[in-house]
Amino acid sequence: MKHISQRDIAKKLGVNVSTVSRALRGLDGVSPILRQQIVQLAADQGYQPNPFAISLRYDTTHTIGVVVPDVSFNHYAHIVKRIECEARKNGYMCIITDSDDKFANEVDCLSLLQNMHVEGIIVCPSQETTDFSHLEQLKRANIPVVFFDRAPDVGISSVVINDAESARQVTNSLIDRGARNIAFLGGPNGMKQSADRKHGYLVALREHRIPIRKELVKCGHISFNAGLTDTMELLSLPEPPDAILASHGLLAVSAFQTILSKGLRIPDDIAIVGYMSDWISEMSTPRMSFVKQNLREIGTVAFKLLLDQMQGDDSVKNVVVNARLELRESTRKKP
Amino acid sequence: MKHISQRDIAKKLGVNVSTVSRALRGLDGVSPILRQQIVQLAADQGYQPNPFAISLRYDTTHTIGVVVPDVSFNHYAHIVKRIECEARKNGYMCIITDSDDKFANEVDCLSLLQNMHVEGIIVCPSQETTDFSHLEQLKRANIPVVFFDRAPDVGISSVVINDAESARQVTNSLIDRGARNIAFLGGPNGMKQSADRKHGYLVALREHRIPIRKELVKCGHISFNAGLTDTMELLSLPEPPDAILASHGLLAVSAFQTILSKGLRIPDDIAIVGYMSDWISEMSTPRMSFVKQNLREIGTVAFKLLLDQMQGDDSVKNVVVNARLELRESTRKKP
DNA sequence: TTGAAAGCGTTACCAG
DNA sequence: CTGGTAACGCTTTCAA
Repeated sequence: MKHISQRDIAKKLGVNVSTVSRALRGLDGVSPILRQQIVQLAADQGYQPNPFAISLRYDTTHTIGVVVPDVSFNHYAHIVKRIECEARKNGYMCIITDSDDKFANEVDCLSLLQNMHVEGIIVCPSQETTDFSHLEQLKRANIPVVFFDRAPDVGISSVVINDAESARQVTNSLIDRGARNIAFLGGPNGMKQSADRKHGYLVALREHRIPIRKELVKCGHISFNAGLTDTMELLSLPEPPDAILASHGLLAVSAFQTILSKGLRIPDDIAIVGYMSDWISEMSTPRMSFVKQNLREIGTVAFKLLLDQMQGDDSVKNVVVNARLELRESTRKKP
Repeated sequence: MKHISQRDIAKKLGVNVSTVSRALRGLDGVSPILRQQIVQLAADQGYQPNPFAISLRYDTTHTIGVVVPDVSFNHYAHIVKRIECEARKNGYMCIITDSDDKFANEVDCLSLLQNMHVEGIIVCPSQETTDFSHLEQLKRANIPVVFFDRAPDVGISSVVINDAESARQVTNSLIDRGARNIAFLGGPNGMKQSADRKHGYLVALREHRIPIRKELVKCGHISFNAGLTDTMELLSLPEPPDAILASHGLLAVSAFQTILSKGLRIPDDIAIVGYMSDWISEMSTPRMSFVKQNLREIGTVAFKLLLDQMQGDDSVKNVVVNARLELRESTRKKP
């Protein structure tokens, strides 16, 4: 079962391919009667232009690539969905790849996308990524690149939330509610997103002249297990924290479950707030306070920034989408 | 900034393209010294074969398509991730499209994939889809197709869970625990998955000679709001249900929240169990009993079935992955 | 208004 | 061992 080509149509009608090509694209230079015949036959035979021939001809693919740490993670799933939707609206196909939050996979994904001759790439670097030369190299090869969610300072357009400021607000809110021993669960120190959130947390503490207890700051690998053991350690301290700020959804969920499994009460024994999806918060009892991120907007902006670049705009734009704290029961004021 | 081609390399070395082609593919018929030079130069210049030229040449794309009702829904996100991973392992790219659970979008997605000349399509039909002619037409055009999660009876390979049997087991378990007025929240009656689950539910009731109360069976659109209003109606009945079986994750979550928002206690006032993700169950208090589905296996099998077809196996295989009930606190036995 | 031919990058086949 | 050429499907340019 072969696909039908312009040549097939041309042969059947005893005309030249170039005539068929013109007719099907509505160009001048073909008689109304002949055009009608060609269009008709094409429709009858279910003719579909071969995108590979067109790509080859124009060296253009109308395809973009996306690299994401984990598509099955709610946060990214929503952003990816939005990107795909925007892309399709604008006539672009979307190839989604998943790095599993690992540097090596990320490199693979990117080279795969480059091989595919995608016209642009939207990427959220893995938590392991500290060397960005593979991404800068793409830029040098004139392939538009946009970062989202996590963005290093390397002169590439990006869309992120107000990491530092939101963490500061969250910490302030905990302090307002009476917490004085606030723990911070973060990702790798080399990751700007995590560093920024930690920075906001530290700033808030300083503003309130609350001494920083280093043993309450846990930064490392982002994973369910890491969150679990870190929380365990926090709870086992001689003077355990009275609040936890989890700077990532996975850490928030694992900390939450660990606290409850130890028989502690939230928020009476310990408060918790995290960067996480609203509907996960909605399912938890007590409902977790969380930093609400506009995932739709992040996806939309990411594609928009890429489109700008693909259309020749060389300026570097770093967009910040403001996230805001949503208070629920997990940080209710102490009695 | 152009991509570098075999011709470029050939020119620089003063040899013919065909020689370059042979050298780069490790074929016979090129002297070791020349081959070395060619390979070296290609590496230096960052040569990447142009996939479109190859696709054009062989009429093969090494690409498969996936159509999913909602990538941002946890259940599908996990399956899609698995499919993408398996595909990549086997040298296939993956184009993921999202129908938003709407028939019209599904049709669009499929024609887009067909235009892309994908070599096979893995699809979970939307809940609105009752006419499958667009899918049967793909099969007739010799494009391999596999259904997953939801599969109508139309002679196309598929992988689903044991819908009827699992629903029967769940219902039995509720009955064992003392429930006698069990409500069923389902999807559209035209959807086989939902119909099968309802069937299992009804069978269990009949087996225990429990009269069927039609007002406890709510089948309609699958959405958060539908689940909410249906649950509201159930709770407002003169004789409200003492248990709810939610046949879809969205319905389970909305029913759960509705129950709690009405101030009712789970499971003391009403028990609930649903087809849903384990980790959502883990977050809820009380934790919801749920039907555990092996999403990894569903994804793996789906790709395997497609691969079989792409390799020429014409047989129709309908695989059933067994799901099993996991008991948690939301269905604890009544005191 | 229509046709012929070249070209996009690659591979296959046949000659030298 | 190497080169030339045709072919994949489509568009573009030039000629008739």
